[in-house]
Amino acid sequence: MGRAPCCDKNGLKKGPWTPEEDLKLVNYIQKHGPGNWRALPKNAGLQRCGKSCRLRWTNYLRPDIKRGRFSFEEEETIIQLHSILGNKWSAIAARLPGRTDNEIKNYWNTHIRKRLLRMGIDPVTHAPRLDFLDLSSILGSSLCNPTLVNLSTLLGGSQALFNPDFLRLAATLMSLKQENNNPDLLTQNFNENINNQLFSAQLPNNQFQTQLSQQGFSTEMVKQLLMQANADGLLSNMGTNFECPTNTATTTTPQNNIGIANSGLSENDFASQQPSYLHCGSNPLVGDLPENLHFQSVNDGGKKDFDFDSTLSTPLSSPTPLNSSSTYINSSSTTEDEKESYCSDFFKFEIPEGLDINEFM
DNA sequence: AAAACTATCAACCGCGTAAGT
DNA sequence: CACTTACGCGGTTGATAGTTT
Repeated sequence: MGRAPCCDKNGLKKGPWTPEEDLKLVNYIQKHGPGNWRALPKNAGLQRCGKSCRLRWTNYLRPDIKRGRFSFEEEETIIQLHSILGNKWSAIAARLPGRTDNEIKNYWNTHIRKRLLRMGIDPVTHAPRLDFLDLSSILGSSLCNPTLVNLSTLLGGSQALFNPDFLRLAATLMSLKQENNNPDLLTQNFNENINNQLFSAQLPNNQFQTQLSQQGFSTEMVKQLLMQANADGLLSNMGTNFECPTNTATTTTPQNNIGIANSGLSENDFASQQPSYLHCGSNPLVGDLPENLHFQSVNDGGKKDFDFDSTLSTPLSSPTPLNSSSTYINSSSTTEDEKESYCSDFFKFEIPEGLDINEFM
C-alpha cells in the first residue's frame, strides 16, 4: 500500500521562500499558532504544501531560532551528544536551544564530520579509524614475543581489534611510541591517557572487559601491550603490578556526579550506548584522576566504593599536565585550528555538567 | 576576468510511526 | 484489526556564494 501524498502537489510552489510568503506564514502562525500543517497553507493563502510550511517555520521563521556561527561550547555539545545518540539530530537539537535539527545536521556534515576525519576519527563510531592506526606495528611488536600474545586468540578474536575502546587505547599507545623521546611527557601521558582509557573503557557496564574476555582477547592482552611498551622503555613509570579493576565500575565524578548509580539507568541501558567518552577525570580536558576519586560498583544491587589506590600502583598524574589545551575552552570565537586542536583531545570528552543522560533513554 | 571548483545550507523527498476512524 | 492521515525525522539535493586556478 502506497503512502498517500501529504498534499496535492499540483500547482503548489516549490523552492526558496519569498519574503511575502514568509510574512504570510508568520502572520498566520502568530494568530493561530503552529499545527494542522495540512490546512495551514490554504488558510494562510499560501501556494505551498503543509510540509513545506512546517519546515520553513521550524527551520527558519521560528522566533526562538539562534542564527550565526556555532560556538565552541555548542560544537563540543554536538560531538558529545552525537557520540551518544548518533544521527538523532532532533534529539541533539532539543539540547541546543535555538538550533534546529537541520542546522545541526548541516553543520555536522560540513564542519565537524570533516574535521574528525582529518583527525583520523571515524565520525560514525567516534573511534580512531583503522586505516589511521599503525596496528601492524603493535601486532608486530607483540607477535615477536609469543609469550605475550596468543596468536590464535588474537586473530580469532579479530572483533576485539575493532573494539573502539581498544582502538582508542592503541591509538594512544602508538602516539606515545612516537613521543618516546620525552620520558617525562611519556610518563605523564601514560597516566593521563592510558589509565583513563583503560578505566573509562570499563565504565559502561564493564563492556570493554566483557567483550575482550568473551572474544579471548583479554584485558590481559591490553596489559601485555602496556607491558611490552614498558619493556620497550616507553612506560617507565608503569609498575608490573599494574592491574585493571574487575569490578563493574561506574563514574561518579566529584564534578558532575554522572553515573549509573545515580542516573536512573540500568546497567543494560548504559551498556547499550555507544562509547560516550565518559572518563574518570575531574578535568574534562586533561582527564587527570584526582586522588580522592572513587568509583562505585553497582554489583549485587549495592553500592560499593572502589578505591583506585588499591588497584593502581602508578601515581596519579599531576593536575596541571603539559600541553594542556584548557585555554581554548572559554573562547567563543574559536578558530578552526583551535577547534582541531581541541579535537586532538577528543578521547577525553566528558558529559558536561547539567546534561541529563537519563533524558536520552 | 572568467572558468572551475568547493562549501554552505535551505529545501525537498521518502520513510516510519502515532493517532484517528 | 485494518486502513488512512498527519506529522516528524533523517538523508539527500541543488542553488548560491565564496574561493582558487
